[in-house]
Amino acid sequence: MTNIQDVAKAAGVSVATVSRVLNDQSSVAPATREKVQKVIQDLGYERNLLGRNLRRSETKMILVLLQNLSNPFYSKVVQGMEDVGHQNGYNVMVCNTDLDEQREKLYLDLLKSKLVDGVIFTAPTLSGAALSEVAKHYPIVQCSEYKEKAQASRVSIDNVEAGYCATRHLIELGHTKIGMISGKNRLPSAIDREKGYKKALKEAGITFRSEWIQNESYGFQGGFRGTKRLLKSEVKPTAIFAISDIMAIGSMKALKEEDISIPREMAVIGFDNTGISGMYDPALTTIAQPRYELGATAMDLLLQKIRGEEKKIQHKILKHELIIRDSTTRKKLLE
Amino acid sequence: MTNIQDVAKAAGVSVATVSRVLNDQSSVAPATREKVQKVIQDLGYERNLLGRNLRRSETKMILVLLQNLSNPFYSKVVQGMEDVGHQNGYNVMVCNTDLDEQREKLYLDLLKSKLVDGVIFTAPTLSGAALSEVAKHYPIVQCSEYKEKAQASRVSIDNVEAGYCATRHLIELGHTKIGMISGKNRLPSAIDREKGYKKALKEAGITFRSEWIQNESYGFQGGFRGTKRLLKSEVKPTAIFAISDIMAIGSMKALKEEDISIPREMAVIGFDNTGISGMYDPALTTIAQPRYELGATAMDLLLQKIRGEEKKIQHKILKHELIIRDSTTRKKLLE
DNA sequence: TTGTATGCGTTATCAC
DNA sequence: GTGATAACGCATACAA
Repeated sequence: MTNIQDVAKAAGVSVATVSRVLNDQSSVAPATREKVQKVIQDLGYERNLLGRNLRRSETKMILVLLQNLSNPFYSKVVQGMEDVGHQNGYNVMVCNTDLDEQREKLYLDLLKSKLVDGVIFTAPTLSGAALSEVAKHYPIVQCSEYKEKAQASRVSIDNVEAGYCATRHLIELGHTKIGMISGKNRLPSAIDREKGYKKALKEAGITFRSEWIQNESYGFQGGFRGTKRLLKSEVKPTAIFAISDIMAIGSMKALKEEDISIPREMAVIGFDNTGISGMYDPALTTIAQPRYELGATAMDLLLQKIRGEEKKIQHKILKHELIIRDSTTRKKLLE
Repeated sequence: MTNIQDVAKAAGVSVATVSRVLNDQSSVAPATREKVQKVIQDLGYERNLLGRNLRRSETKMILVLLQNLSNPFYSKVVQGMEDVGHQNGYNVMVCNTDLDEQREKLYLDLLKSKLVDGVIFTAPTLSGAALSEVAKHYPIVQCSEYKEKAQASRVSIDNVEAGYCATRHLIELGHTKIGMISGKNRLPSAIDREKGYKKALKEAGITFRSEWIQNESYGFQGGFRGTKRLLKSEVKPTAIFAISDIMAIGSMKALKEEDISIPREMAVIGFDNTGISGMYDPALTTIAQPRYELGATAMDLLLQKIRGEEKKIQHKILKHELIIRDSTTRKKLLE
């Protein structure tokens, strides 16, 4: 493997000069620069970033921790992170944690051992205290999911408000018996959306029944199972609020299996406005999050932290939006 | 930041000894080991991997290049890669290329500059020649998608055979006018599946019509648009083969919009057996790929290459499987 | 504008 | 079993 020394020797200059050419510094005579560049070309030299990283003590790499690659919600979020990262000369790498604390810690070691310059958490399994401890020494940001008590910057929507908004939509359509399919892993977003759901019920004078909330695994199967159980409620709902689109679709699948008409006999609302929501039949009413902006903002906060521009903790709240489609109100019938 | 020297000083030993403790070498007296470990604990020392990586000239990191995070096909593939990687002490990082050659080259620089030990391509945009050149000097493997001419190991299914299998299924159901929604980015898998499709037609004595193949963007919208065009064919198909599940679902959405009954008036078959295929209504007939094994095998090949165990190029072909559901043949009616 | 020399933090090769 | 020391490849302060 040819290194900077070889180049220097071949070009008849010092390694310092080669380094200057490599880093595009101005203080190199045009003739020298050209000569060095030719040698680099001829030798097929590729600079070894391990050396540079050690010397500079930075890697220009950002690690994004996802609970799961297959969650379609995150693709656009990551895109936002990547765009902002790349604009600033950072590479973005994505790793799966599967909500496994052990794995999360393993990846966190990449930060502690200086292999990445910063980490964005999208679904922390570490405790708030543990996160705070990490945040004291290293640049981290929480995106979309977060630990309330973690002393670290974060960006998300207002999940209480969003849960309220979804439930309110159902209530305004005349529903008074409303089920909810939430997450059994108790992520903070799920808990907050439940709060919003209960708030809307209370405000409308509806007495909450615990059988109306089914905690399930994220994904199609969770929505499917939760709905089957909801259908066995003592007081059977006429509407279902699922905390993700794919859970909502699992829910609708279960309803179809029972020959329950959507939305006539059961209205369904999801969350995230992922690609499938407009494609299902019936098209799914859902709450949209500004996914790209969530990612872009998170990366922005992180880079500020890395550069040391911003010391204090920031909490950014972005706006959500209700997207009304056929699964709660059949437009064709109204027209 | 405390380093190995600080630890050595505080423990009253040499850096060599600390390093031995860190790397779990046997030739350290139990008492010394304990003493050093206590100091490490007390000082909260974290070993800086930049130094180690430079010294060892390896990073134990593998880069996986995806065309797109949101493609649900890859989540299980990556899981296979991660599992095998982790078992062997390697971290797996995933990056998006968006089929952008510039970005792919940028990420490839991570390999050339020794920041990662190997790369797995899942959708190469580089030419076969360029890939061959890279493969000469660095460990790379192609997974699922590949360039025919690249002199590099690869693992995939037999896409010609899979395309044949899908089409054959439709023919056996009595269809003679069969449309195909393929990819406009001309990935090799798409081209091969088209070959299989044409082979099946020919074998059945059906004359292929060019209007029957619609090249579209990957994704829901592509399937939707392609189907709308297929419906305007001079000789309108009674069955559609889409090269991905999400294209097939976009296709079914378009059919529903036109009030065309599935599968009675139009049968639809997809590809990949992703989660949504069983959840849609009607449930989608599709070709399943052994996704986890594809990933696991690819990582296995790559690690062999990195270790220098296996010099010659390997082409592994894994088995696909036809999953019959309601979108091609309504079981309820048959029973 | 260029060269010399030092150090980034670690591992590994010698000695002892 | 342990210590001294030389790399690994690069960037940079300082000198020229």
